[in-house]
Amino acid sequence: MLEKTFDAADVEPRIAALWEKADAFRAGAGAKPGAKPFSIVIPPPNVTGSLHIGHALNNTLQDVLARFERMRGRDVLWQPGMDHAGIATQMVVERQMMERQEPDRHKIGRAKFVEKVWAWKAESGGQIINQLKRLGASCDWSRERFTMDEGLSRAVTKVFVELYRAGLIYKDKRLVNWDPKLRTAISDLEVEQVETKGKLYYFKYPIEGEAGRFIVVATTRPETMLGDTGVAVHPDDERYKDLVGRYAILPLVGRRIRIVADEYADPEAGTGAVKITPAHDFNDFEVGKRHGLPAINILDVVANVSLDGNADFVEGVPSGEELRTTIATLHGLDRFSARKRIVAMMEDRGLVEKIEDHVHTVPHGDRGGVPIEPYLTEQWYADAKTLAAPAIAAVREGRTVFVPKNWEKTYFDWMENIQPWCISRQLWWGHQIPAWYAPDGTLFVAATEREAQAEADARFGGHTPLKRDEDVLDTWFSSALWPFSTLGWPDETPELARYYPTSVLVTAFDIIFFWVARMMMFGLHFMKEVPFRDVYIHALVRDEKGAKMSKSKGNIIDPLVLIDRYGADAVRFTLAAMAAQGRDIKLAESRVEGYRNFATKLWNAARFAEHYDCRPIDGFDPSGATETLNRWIATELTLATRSVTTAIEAYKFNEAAGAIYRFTWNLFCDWYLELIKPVLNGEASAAKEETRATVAWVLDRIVALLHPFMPFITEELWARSGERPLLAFGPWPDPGFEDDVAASEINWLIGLISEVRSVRSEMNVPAGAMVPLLVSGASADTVDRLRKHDVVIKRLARSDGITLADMPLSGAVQVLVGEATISLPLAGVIDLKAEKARLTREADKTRKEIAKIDAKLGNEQFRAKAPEEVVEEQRERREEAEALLARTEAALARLPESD
RNA sequence: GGGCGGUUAGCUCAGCGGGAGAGCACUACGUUGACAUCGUAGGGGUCACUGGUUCAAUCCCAGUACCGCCCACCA
Repeated sequence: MLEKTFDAADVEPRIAALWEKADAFRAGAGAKPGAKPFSIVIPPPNVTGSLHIGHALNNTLQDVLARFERMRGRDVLWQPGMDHAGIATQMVVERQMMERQEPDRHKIGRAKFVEKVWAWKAESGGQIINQLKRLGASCDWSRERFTMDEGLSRAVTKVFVELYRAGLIYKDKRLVNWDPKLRTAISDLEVEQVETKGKLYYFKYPIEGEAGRFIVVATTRPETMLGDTGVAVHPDDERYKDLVGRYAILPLVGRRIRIVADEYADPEAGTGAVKITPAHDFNDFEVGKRHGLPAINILDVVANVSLDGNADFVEGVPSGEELRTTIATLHGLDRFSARKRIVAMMEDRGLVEKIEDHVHTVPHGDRGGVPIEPYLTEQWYADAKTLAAPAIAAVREGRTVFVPKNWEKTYFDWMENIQPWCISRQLWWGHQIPAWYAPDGTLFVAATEREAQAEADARFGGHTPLKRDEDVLDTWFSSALWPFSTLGWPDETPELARYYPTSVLVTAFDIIFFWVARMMMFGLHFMKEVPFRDVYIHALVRDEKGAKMSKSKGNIIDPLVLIDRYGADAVRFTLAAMAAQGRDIKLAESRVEGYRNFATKLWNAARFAEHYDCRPIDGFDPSGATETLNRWIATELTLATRSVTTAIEAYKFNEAAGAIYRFTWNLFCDWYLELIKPVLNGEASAAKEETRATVAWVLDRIVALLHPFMPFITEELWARSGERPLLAFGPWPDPGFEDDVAASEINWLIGLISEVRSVRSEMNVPAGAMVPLLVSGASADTVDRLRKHDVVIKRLARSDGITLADMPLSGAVQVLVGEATISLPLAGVIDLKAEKARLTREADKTRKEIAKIDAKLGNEQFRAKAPEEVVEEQRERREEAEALLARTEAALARLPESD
């Protein structure tokens, strides 16, 4: 016996245990012999992560695909795992240490700290895996991988070494985005532009040898002036022409700085003269290079001003009282305090021309949240430009296809303008770079220390002490290998041969650059083949204002709360139903509630089947059914099956969800189950047996079609209706037969009942009142149908008798169905005025409709140019409308005069 | 500055060259032995605006307004 309502909290864990026990998601489980592989690698969530709504969407869609293909008999591998998330994880552990008032990482040292991170991972990392299981994700959990696993680390090392040897990874000293809070370099992608209200300061720099003359520069970053080594003006700028090649004296410092002509200077911006600080600005760095201006770094790793003992800073500067004061005042100040002090010092000297309010964007580190500094350091880079070429070609040639297609433009735009990828990070948690330095700085890159040592010893002829590079790799470096490293690469495993390239990658657009592009580059380089055939880019789930959800904004919808409240099936169905291509999802909880109700509806349909003892019959084939209702519902199921299947194949998840929803609720429950009640409540008969079998048969297929979206309730219902293999293994329903005759008969029946109900309701006939139906003008076919469905019409239209009449009943309410007119004698019951109004309204509506069609048909151009079937359709519609109008007018005429 | 997307019922969203849709909310009636997490019926939209293409535009094109996102840059 099925319980009165579906209790998700009770069923979900039980079903999950069932799957686990059956090892249902293991790669190849349930696959047909000779099955084609279908593989997906999960976008690995951060080990620090907790399931947010974006994960819920992302994994629901992957699971729909995985379950769909598994049911179809494909050999499915959904490869799960997690990302070590270098910066995020290191921050979490450091914060925890701080809260516990333990000594910080610098005190305990690298080895101890890394050990602590591993301990943290073992203890509290990876909660998200269990959360994904709660969602119902059918990953092959036995194959779970972690980017810092031994195997994956081996892959990372191999990739680094090979790319280094191929010249595609190199060291370079240039400006990087430096996060002073995290004390590490970060890549361009990890920088966020934040609009900030600031000031624009106009500083006067004295011209050398011409007392009282200044060149005025505008800057938003006064503190960097200490590192100025030039002033640039546009070569065509008449105002400054005579100053080019001469020198200004840098205030507070006394350094001679050259005035150069450079296209970079924009005569329209500021004063047209711009100070050049090569060590602290990307553009200035380039200008400096062009003109041979030195780059003087005046900040330390935490972005405090560093002047004392800074040889570059004082080089060539005559040491005097002013310089000593400057150093004493500013050295060691953080950059923001230094800014204020410098402005004050400049003001004291009368060198501030003006200060304006200024809104500009300031680059911030996406993790640390503080402004980043362009900072001159030596880092490791990957030659992204070279690696990108095959990745661009692969998409151009359609070897990898983006869905929706328009994301390919985004991909190309970025790939074609790709910059060197800074891959080193000054962190401790991550893959340490396999590079060692001899005392003289000679570099040895090798897979192991032993190999590096051997190389070094050979080179120097004797034992050479080596020191390993301290840096670790960008987390995305290991993520980029995910589609093949998780399959066992660099070993030539059977899984690698079978499941690479993967079938589809499902992800949100915000990591196309971070991840998709880099997997393409590395996959093509090392596997000589694209990592995935399709890339399905889904929406971002946003808050009600359309903003990205984030912890800091506090606008998060927690999927786990939704799961607790409505069940995983309802949450999944909601996300799938809203996953229309190319549009973001603004989630409303009421939708989840609505789909929870849908689950309840399905549950009750199953209770109906149970109540009437409808059991699946082996080998039942509805094409042999004799009952029109059964042939009709089987026909509708065929259409629904086809819609669901083609929609999933095309990644149109919302269409698939909508098709099965409508069939289940609006056809199967609302009509079919109501229409067959008389049969099921009647005497034992062949028709009754056939109907019972059909109910069970259709319900089984509904449950199957719904399984990719609502795996828990469907698996439960499947198990409850008979001993058989798990639904997770299918079968996926094939479209069955179609019977147009049955379909048109039942559609007529539905139309008739709806019309009668509608009129009754408008006439305020009490729901319990039985009203006879007098049918006139009916064709022979209609008479047959009326006889055939007599019982059900009476039941659903609340009538105590259907009789044929020659003429519509005068003074009765008239319903027009097809060619027939049905009279409802409601003389005493109804409001004649209301009825007259109703018919008049209907006639007006029909007249408008006719007028509209006439306008079209009367148009010669339309008849000449529109496709024939469209013209024909309009003619038919006109005929129908015309007939309807005639009968409506007749009904009106028969109405007795009221008042 | 460049690019992308959006504007459809009170709300959240589908749809789309030829008859405006769903869920929720709302109104009326209803416990007819699957289901009140329900049933039946109903109200509600000049499909942002302006032009154009077309026999025909909510849908295609161009422009405008507003909203949002991405990229680059800002002296």
